[in-house]
Amino acid sequence: MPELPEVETIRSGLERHVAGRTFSTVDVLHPRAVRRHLAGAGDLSSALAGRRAGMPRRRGKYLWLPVDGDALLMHLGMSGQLVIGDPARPVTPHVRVRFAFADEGPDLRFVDQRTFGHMLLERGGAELPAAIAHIAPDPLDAAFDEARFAARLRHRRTGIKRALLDQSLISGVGNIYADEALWRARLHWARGTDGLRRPEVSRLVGAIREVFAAALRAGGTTFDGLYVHVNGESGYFSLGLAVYGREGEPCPRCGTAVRRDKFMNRSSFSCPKCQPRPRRGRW
DNA sequence: GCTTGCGCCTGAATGC
DNA sequence: TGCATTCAGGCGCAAG
Repeated sequence: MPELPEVETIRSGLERHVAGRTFSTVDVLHPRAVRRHLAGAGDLSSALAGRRAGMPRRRGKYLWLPVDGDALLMHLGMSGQLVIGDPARPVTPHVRVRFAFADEGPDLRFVDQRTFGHMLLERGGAELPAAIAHIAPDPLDAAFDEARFAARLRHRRTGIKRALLDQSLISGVGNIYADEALWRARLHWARGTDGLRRPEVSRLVGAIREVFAAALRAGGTTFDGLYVHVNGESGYFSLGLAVYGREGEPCPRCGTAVRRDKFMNRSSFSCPKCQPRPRRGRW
């Protein structure tokens, strides 16, 4: 699924191919794609027609396109893609929303197999949509404040991985990158947030930044010419993951077999030697 | 206010 | 072979 590095690549693609262009028609092909736009699909379509897209912005895994003072807010969910291409090409089955432009140039399509993604238009939300005001800055954002993050973390009574996945504390980190960052920082996922020392928090934030930077470098997205086409899987594939999905394989640092634990109805991967389990863990 | 668990959804992988 | 079940994931919401 698209994580922060992929979303950032898409944002820059929208900047290049969509910013400054005027919408002509917006077709919502699946109602679930706009389920959070409470006024309905018709309202979203008519509100956008004839209006000009501004410079796309991002917070965590959310993207928004300012439209005058309003915001077209988008989240790609698990399987969402934004594709730009020839408007005459066939509409494939998983296209949920299609945006055509007044210049009759390449159109923008929101493609999403599993429909976890969504979009909505928020009136007056261009600066920071209220719908995502609770989302914290991500560690690549200039607004990210490590001291504040550390202080909030210590006041929590939960495990570190649960906290990393809580977008109101720190944004942009999903299950895969959480495991990779914890491995780099040599922290076990069940470590209690209240027992973390300040240097450990710094190490963790540094590790998250490294993982994001590596994913950006790896080009988790293919992005050529007119096409902004995000393949959710390709990023991880080329990144070379240390622990995620590698149960039983050797830890790249010490060779110990990677362990898999059940966590929040999903999995956590870690190295039993580099990331020792705490005596009193939280999860 | 904070923490935890569920439901949403579909395609791939696995089990019988 | 074919059908049924499980799993993966982020997020909003409701319950504790």
